Amino acid sequence: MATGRTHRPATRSRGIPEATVARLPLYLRALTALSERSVPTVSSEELAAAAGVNSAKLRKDFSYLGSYGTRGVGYDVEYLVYQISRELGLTQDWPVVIVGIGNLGAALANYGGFASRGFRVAALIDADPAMAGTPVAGIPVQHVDELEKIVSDNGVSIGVISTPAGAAQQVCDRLVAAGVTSILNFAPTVLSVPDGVDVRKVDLSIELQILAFHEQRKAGEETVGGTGVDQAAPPVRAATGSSRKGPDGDVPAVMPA
Amino acid sequence: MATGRTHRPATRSRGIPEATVARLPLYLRALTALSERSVPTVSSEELAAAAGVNSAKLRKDFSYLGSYGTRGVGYDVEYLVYQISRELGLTQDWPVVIVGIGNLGAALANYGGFASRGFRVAALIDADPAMAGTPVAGIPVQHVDELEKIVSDNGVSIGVISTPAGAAQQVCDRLVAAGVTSILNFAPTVLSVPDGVDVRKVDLSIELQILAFHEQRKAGEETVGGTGVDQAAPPVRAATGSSRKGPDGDVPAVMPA
DNA sequence: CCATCTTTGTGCACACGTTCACAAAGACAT
DNA sequence: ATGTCTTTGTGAACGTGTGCACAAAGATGG
Repeated sequence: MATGRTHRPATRSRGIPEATVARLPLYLRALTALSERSVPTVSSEELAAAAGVNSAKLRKDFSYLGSYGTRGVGYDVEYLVYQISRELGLTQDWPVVIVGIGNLGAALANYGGFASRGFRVAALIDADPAMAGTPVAGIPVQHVDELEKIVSDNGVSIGVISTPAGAAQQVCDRLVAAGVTSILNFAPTVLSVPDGVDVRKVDLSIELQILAFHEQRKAGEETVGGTGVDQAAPPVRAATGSSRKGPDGDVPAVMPA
Repeated sequence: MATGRTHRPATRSRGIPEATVARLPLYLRALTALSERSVPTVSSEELAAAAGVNSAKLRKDFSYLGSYGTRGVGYDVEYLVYQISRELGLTQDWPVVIVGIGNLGAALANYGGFASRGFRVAALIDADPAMAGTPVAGIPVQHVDELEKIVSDNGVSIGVISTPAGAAQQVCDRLVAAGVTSILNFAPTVLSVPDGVDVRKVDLSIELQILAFHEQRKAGEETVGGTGVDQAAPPVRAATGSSRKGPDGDVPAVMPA
């Protein structure tokens, strides 16, 4: 069943590996900084250091774009900025809508990184009628009833979802139906979308949990078998379904929210 | 030179593959939802669908944790919730500090996903003296001068950076010096940290650029060589640096905020 | 106790990503 | 020109992640 999520058999389009694409913005940022300081050229070594990657990887990444370097010298900064921008599609304008103007949505609307680089906040959308008209980051919030019209009128193809988890799938469906084909999802839910629609998710809670895993691992390695890493009694295996919740008290339901 | 970033030669600790670790929170979320609906068991197929992954992958992932399933039946929901929570280190309490209480920091402080799952916001820290004392999400903001004391007094090992890019490395250094060994970075900068410190980054602008890339690709494929995919004149190769700023307008500096 | 049916756990092959290490390209000085 | 020196671009080896496909485990019914 195609949840459409990560399995992108695509990428193979005679093209640039996904891992490389994910690093291009990083290079671009470093290059832009160099450009502002009027640095004319960089070596792969320098640029790699600035972008926090290995220089061999960087050179290989660039090799997918073509041969834009000069041996013995390095890369022309301005030229590379242009080439990467073009490759990423940043030389055109991308109208974006943000759906769900709570704390996070408002923060995103105010975030400068949006306005720059070809992304333009075309509209802010929220389900709360009370918010309609209220300007956030200088843009009036519109009611979700207008979603379809906004998307089609503005030719929006990228949508940002910052609603509560419960509303995300529904909003997603409407965005897709209206013509959006790329979604950036901040809601802690798995979105299912038809083929051809890209979803990327940003999930604070997942990132923290991954950090906690490594943190625990570090702690466990220092004091081997030492501290309170092994704790409270694990619940008995399977109580054969039945009345759920084992004999020895409750499994302290990890997740409240 | 060790930027410490992604190159974690670690993970090899006789342990769980990184890719699997990254999916565990996903499974956990799906399982928690099932648990709340009092579903006693799930098959790998069902759970995989709920988590948006392939069922073979899920089974392999679980096999790294041990054999927690029952053939012919599936997995005991409560038991798995417990095992994954434990593996991720969520059975203990993780005090977290958030540094940089702007729009985003405030949104994070208010985000429910924080409070749940063993993560506790121990303090909010900002450099603006005017904010000191102001409660955000019910927690008074403290001045950055107190950072070291806060970290050590509370035994904080996880820090969240939501400052402007310019301040991020400095804040990072102070956090690390004070004893933080895991950092979640929302600022659009590459952080360099010593070995043994984990950094994960969440970068809105990068995600958007990746989406734009695929979006452009899609548009280019429909109307092969058709539309305005190939546009304006590329800047001449090397202008030998000189007066910066290409012919076609400005390259609008990625990071304003 | 045996047969059947479901679902796990995993060996294997393949795809993708990373890194090394080096030949070839070119700049630059003499 | 010729030689030296720097730095790219990439072939090849390796490591990690994915997915198929199937044997083995166990539940369930007769």
